Amino acid sequence: MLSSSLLEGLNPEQRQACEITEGPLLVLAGAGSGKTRVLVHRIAYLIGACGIPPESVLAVTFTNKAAGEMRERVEKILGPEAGGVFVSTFHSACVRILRREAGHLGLARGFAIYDEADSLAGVKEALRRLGLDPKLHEPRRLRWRIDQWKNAGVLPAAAAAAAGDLDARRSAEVYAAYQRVLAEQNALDFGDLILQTTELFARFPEVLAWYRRRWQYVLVDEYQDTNRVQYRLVQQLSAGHRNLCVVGDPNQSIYGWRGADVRNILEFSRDHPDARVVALERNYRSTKPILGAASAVVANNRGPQARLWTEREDGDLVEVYEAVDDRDEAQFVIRQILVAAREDGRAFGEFAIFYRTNAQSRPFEEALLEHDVPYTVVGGVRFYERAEVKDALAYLRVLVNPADGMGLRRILNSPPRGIGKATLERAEALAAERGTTLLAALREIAAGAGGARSVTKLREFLTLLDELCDEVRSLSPADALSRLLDRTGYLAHLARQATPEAEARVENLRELLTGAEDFAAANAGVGDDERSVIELFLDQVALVSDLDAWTDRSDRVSLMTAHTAKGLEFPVVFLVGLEEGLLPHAASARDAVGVEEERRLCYVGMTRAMERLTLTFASERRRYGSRTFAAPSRFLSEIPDALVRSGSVSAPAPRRSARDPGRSLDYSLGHDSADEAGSIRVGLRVRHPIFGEGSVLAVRGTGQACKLDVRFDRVGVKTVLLRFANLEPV
DNA sequence: CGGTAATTCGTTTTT
DNA sequence: CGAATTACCG
Repeated sequence: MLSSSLLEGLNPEQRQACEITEGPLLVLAGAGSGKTRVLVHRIAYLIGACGIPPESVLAVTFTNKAAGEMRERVEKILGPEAGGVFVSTFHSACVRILRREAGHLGLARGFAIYDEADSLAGVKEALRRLGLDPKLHEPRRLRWRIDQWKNAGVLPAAAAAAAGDLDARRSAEVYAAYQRVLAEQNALDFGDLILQTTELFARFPEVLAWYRRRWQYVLVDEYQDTNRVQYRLVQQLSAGHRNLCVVGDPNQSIYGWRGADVRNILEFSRDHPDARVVALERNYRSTKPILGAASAVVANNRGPQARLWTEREDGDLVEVYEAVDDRDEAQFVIRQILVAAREDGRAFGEFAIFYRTNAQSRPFEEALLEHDVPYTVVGGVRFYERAEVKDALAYLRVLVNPADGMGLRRILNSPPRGIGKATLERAEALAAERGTTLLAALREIAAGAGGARSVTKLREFLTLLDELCDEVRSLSPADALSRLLDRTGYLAHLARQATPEAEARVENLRELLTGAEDFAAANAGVGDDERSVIELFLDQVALVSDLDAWTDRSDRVSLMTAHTAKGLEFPVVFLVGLEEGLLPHAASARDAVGVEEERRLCYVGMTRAMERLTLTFASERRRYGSRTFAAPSRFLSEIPDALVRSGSVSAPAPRRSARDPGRSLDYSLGHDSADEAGSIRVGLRVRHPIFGEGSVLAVRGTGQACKLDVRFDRVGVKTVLLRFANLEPV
């Protein structure tokens, strides 16, 4: 294939980022500058033009969605030849490596991957063993601390060595005990996936050498979000050949709280003195006002700023809406959506609502439901974290890895089968005493004499487990799940309840089965002889996020946090809740570093917008039951006035109707008093002499041209000219 | 032991 | 305010 055709359509900088194939390369890719495009074309160029075998290329991303997209787009250019490229997330890549090399680390191949809940339970178990009171030593805090250590690449011994005060020493002890718990249960938590891989490479150079030889070209996406262990991993893999290309944008570093270290990207050139640097500064996504507003906000952070430019001259000003409260905020946004859908013929899929915290989605969901607008919430309570889904998967987990204590705990008595707390505690004590797994302890109790009810029940459970193990092993994930839900009586138990909640759970399990079927279909033949399809399925569910399942749907409004929105784009964006304490969030706004990250988050949210950006804030908000009041976010005042239109807050007073001044609308209704004659708020109830009563959906234009969209109770939505309509307030 | 009632609890963002 | 743990009774 001709190299020129592979790089066709790229601008000079993008092209450069593809053509510098050898040695370290830093690509500073501003928002909307075609970063993915560069990564895709670079891979295609390496293979198609330079003759690099696809198997020699490793591309690492943070989300499965990004990995999938990249793989797909490379294949589109190169065809099936591209199949050999290894495109993966950090976590999936490490799982692949660890499964293969498990023996080196003393792990069994079927090790479990513990999620946050399992990990928290592990911390509690560690506390129990150390005789520490969980009331005094908050498990959540400790878990977080351990996670930070792992993100920083610190093992228990190092944590203990560096511990200054008593609290740190104790935390390090818990860390060590927690690691022992994981080891006994043949499990790794999320942080371990990366950390243990770097340990593997550090301790077994010959293993590292193999991977280095295999991956001669390494690409890393979203490099500004890498933490120290990920940095170390990337260094290990690329240290030999040094063909390392990292792509990122310091302005979009928003995961510092999770251990990401923006220095990784800022100091790339220091780490690699011979590194080449390419800056992509042309934005292809947003109009000038949007890009200008976003850039102005982020310019308040210290440090040098990349300057982005766009040729999209035209475009609406950024709109700012002051809502009375969170309900009003939601109503405003939904009405704006309805108007734009109708007036501009936009599909619902063109709209996105971004917020700081997941809890903010509720009023929007209510308003969307009220107006029959289809929507999807991305994130929040994740599907695979629902109790019933976790239960079902826990059965599979235990069948695959009998040492999985957390999984076993989950299923031991769900559905309820007469094995309660007492039996569990007895088994746990026995397991600790003998140094065996929980399952082995349970077996020992069951083998013992005595016909106590609980022991009989336990025997029944263990028999069931053994039978299931035989029956299910060779089945597909979906068949296996279906069989065990039936055989364990799990479904029957739910059906017996006959409540709406139970019904919803059954529905979720059905969805899980569908997901399992899809997985098997998509991975037909992939199940190698080493690992069953069930095991591969379990890996996948442990590593997918909600975003990965989100597909571009043209018919639904998308709701998500600004964090989740990174990497996406929408024609019309609403960034809501721009209040002090929320964005910037109070928990992050203590120090300058925290505020700067919040500011970048705001920047990320704003730069997702292609054509229209609306920012909203509410002066009053219901939060955990009670009212809270907040000032507008400082970020709002950082946007130049010239780029803002706040017209939707209030409509400037039109001429009073000379004919009937008294009966026409009193413009002082509404909440603001400072400017002009007052306002007509969206949501206001009005009466029209002919159409009757209705509520204002939207206010467009000003002065003589001010038009209202009103949904009349009797005749539906009409657009009226305020000047002529003779509206009365109701 | 199981289920329900009462109370406590915390509330940022998540691969 | 809602989830999630705990208390208590059948």
